[in-house]
Amino acid sequence: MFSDTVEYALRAVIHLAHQAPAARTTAQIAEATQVPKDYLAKILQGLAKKGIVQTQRGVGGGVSLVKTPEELTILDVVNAVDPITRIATCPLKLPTHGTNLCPLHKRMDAAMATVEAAFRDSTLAEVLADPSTASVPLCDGTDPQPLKLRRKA
Amino acid sequence: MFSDTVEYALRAVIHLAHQAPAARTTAQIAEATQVPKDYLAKILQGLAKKGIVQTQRGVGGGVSLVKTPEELTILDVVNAVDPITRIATCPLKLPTHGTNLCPLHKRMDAAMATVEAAFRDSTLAEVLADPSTASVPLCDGTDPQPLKLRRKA
DNA sequence: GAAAAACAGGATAGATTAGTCTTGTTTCCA
DNA sequence: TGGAAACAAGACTAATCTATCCTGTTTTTC
Repeated sequence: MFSDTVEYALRAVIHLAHQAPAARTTAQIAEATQVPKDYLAKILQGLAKKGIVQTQRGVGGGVSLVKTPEELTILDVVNAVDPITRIATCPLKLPTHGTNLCPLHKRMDAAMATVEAAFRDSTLAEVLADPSTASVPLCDGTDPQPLKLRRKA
Repeated sequence: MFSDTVEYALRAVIHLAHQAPAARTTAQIAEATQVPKDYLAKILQGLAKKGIVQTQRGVGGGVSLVKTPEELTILDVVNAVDPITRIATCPLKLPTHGTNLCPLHKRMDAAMATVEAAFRDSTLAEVLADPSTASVPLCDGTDPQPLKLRRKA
């Protein structure tokens, strides 16, 4: 239901939040989060354009969060890479409906609203502080592994 | 967040539920739901393979629901065309996590769970009986209009 | 049994997503 | 100032999704 890009972006920012306010290189993030390095670079560029992260070139540079983990929500990240677009008007543009949603689209929109709300209520800090099970969201890892490998293999 | 295919499939079965237990031709459904006819045909084939609808060739034939609108949920339809796959194990396969989800994936899975639950609780009959706003989910229409037209146009 | 209605299925094409690779540019530091 | 570290950006490929078209097959009806 969520794109690979969303999954990757969330892993990256969670990792950055865990290190905040220090910067990490794209290669470091890629290894820790097991995301293909070159693809992650593109995603991080997108996050930079949206003001979620900032980058610093050169030796000792890297990527870091613009805001603190307390100020940044999962929804901010999701909307930066693959926005949750609510159903505002009838997709069939039926004149008799106007801006009212039919019962079907009302339910679909309501479902998206619950996701939106859940994501808006989760700050990165809160995710990191979650006391359940493994306390650290993403820990060690071996090498980057594309999600696609799951499918036809 | 939901694919075009899911949207189209839901429109089609809602339309069929509204006509139930009568059959409608693919062309009739396509026009009523404003879904591209040939693409809808493929989606309906998929729904037939999953046992959601049944088809009848020849004059007077068409597509109809296998179950009654009371027995069929939105989730049944969604899962037939584009399944909501819950996160069962850590996508990073971290050995230290085992089958436990990290806080991030727990939240993502929880979001999907709410959608799953909402869709499981909505039968087609219930959607049709919704007293709010326009009572009929999908009514008249002009001609099929691909969702894609919204984007670059 | 022929014609028409209707679905079945394959081929194809365009758009988007996912992923890789190469080159360029900025920045730090010795 | 030169080299290495690191991001920036574009080209390119593969897979998937969306969509269209064409031919075949089944079924009903006259």
